[in-house]
Amino acid sequence: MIQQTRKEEIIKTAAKLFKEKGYSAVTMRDLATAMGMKAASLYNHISSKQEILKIIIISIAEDFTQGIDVIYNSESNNLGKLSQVIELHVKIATNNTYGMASLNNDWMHLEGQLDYYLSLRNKYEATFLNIIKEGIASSEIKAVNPEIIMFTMLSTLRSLFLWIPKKEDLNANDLANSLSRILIQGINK
Amino acid sequence: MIQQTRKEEIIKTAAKLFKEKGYSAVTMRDLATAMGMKAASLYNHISSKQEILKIIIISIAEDFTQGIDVIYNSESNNLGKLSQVIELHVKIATNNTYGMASLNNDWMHLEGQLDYYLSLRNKYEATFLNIIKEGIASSEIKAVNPEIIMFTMLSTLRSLFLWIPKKEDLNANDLANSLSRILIQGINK
DNA sequence: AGATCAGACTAACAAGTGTTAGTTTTGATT
DNA sequence: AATCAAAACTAACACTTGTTAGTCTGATCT
Repeated sequence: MIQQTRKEEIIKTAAKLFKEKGYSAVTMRDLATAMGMKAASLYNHISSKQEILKIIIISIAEDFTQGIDVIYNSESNNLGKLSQVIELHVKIATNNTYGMASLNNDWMHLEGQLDYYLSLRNKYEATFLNIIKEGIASSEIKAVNPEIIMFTMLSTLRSLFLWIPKKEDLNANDLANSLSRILIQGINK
Repeated sequence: MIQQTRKEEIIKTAAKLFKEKGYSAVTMRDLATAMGMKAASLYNHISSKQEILKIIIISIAEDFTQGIDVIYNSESNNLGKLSQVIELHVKIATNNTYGMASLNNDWMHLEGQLDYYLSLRNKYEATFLNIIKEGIASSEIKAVNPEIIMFTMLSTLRSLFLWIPKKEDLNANDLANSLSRILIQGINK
């Protein structure tokens, strides 16, 4: 199993197509054409369309859940942790623009792993919310409804995959810094 | 043509299903079942699946484009205009949670009206960007990259439809106010 | 009562769906 | 040159898709 680059190519191509049209609208024949082969040949590498979606989504979801745990248990103060969460999102979205689209838009089409995915997402959001609540408790963060704060940040971070491709001149660090400024400091002078 | 409530029912039901699974994954038989009828009967009221999507998306997109034009031409200062844009989104998303999902996720499946939709969206974003740029020029707004500011706000506002249904205790005014505080003033103390 | 007609129905279509079975090609290793 | 596995192919399957044609039902209007 050294050279599984063909399978990875298929998954990468699939993710690209899924981003453009969504999982349901992409057929195995579409994917095959994009790969320069016939649909039946795909099955020498993958076991089903569903498996492709699973691989794309679950690996990213695990990255997020694991990433925020490390941040939560780090030594920073809570505003620092939020900045790290922003960096985490920017990093994953930059490295995996296509996969992020599936994670956001096609998770409901997971069949066998839907419950697992949802448990990862719930865990992630619970930890995120804890950071915000602890930041309010320690007077680092304004006492606004913490769920609305999380919603604002998470909506922005989850949409990154839509905007990053349009702004290739912007490097990941600059983007993360600008986002931290805006999301944490606000925009008014 | 007084009583076209049946057609409206179909569109409303379709929007609900589109939100759950996306346009492509919803079949006319799914929609018919949800309406308590057979698929063929739908065609007594609508001409195609595509027409349903068009009606859902275009009407909302026009509301937004028209709404932001009124705001842009109003007398407020630019931070005030941004607050009004937030209110506009909260209002439309509250009244049309299902349709907003299609607008966000299924616009690329528009066939005849894709170009028109994109022109509306471009116009909307250009006006939004103008408000921010003018706010920076008049020193109301921090001199951060205006596109990143717009991206942050727009990502949050476009995701409202995902969160509003979960928080029915929150009324539209409170939500708009909290969002204005967070998006404009930031979250740090 | 008879006519009208919106709106439901059944039946069927052509095209497209994911997937399997079996076969041939390819290209590296013996 | 022979071998062999990886990976392509053709052909076909059972099922689902959006949609059309034609028919029946039941309420409303004259």
